[in-house]
Amino acid sequence: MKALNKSKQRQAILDFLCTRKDHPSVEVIYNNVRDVIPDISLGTVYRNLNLLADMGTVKRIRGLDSVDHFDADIRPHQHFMCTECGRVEDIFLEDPSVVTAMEDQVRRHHDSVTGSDIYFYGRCSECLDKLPES
Amino acid sequence: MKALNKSKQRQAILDFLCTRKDHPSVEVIYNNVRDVIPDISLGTVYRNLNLLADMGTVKRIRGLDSVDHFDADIRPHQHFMCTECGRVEDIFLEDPSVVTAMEDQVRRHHDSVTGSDIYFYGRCSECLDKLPES
DNA sequence: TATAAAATCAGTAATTATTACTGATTATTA
DNA sequence: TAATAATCAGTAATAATTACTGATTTTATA
Repeated sequence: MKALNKSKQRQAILDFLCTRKDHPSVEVIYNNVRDVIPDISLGTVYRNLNLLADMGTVKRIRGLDSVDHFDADIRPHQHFMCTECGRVEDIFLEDPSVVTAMEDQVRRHHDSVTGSDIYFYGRCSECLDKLPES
Repeated sequence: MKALNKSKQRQAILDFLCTRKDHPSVEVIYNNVRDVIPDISLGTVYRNLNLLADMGTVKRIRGLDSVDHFDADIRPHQHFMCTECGRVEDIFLEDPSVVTAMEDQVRRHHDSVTGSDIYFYGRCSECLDKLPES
């Protein structure tokens, strides 16, 4: 897989994504990048996000809402998803060795284990405030 | 959330799902259930899978192919996804305590952690045979 | 059992998310 | 600078999913 050429559209998408920690959807990315490049098309946003994800420059996250979300932070980390509002937050485990230990466990039965994704579920603090009970 | 009434369509969907360990998609479920109930509609399959998933009777899995897959096995377990062919296999960790240990780590920063999903990625044995190198 | 109320259905239309296609433009290479 | 390749905007098409409607079935109750 060879490197991509430069394009201001792709750069603008990546620049925007780097400013966000909340794993925006394609729709959100599209709307925001249009502030910079008003005539960018939705197809271009999709195509470039897919290219960037294929290259490993960004990470695709499939949330609870069945639309793709993207993250420019590709350091190994996990995610917390609010089952109430769908918000996705980053989790950096204090002791990440448990993850590699798990992968090693799995590797005993599957020759090839190249990585893992871990999603934690619960209610985010904001939703807990809104609905203390139930 | 109250219990569902009985319906032969819903039962047929659930019966079929219980026979499968490969986390079929809605499309696959639909085609197979039609062997039993030829005039069942795709909308009914969707609606019932969503109802069953909401009740916790089945588990929804979002794979690499962005279509929903379903699993009638709701025991806590993990999944292995082949990055080559998309196949989803069950993983039962020999030492599942690492999962609860991780959840406890997360619970220090998020008051409410109700569960987690773990996906391992790699190539399944079948795809490894096909493409030993690369 | 008969009947009324509620749940569920099939069929289909509509919506939403995503991908594919086309000819024009832009970037890279030599 | 000219040739080649990559990328673009715009749009059409596809695929997945949900919503709606009036008919049917199931459940609860008398």
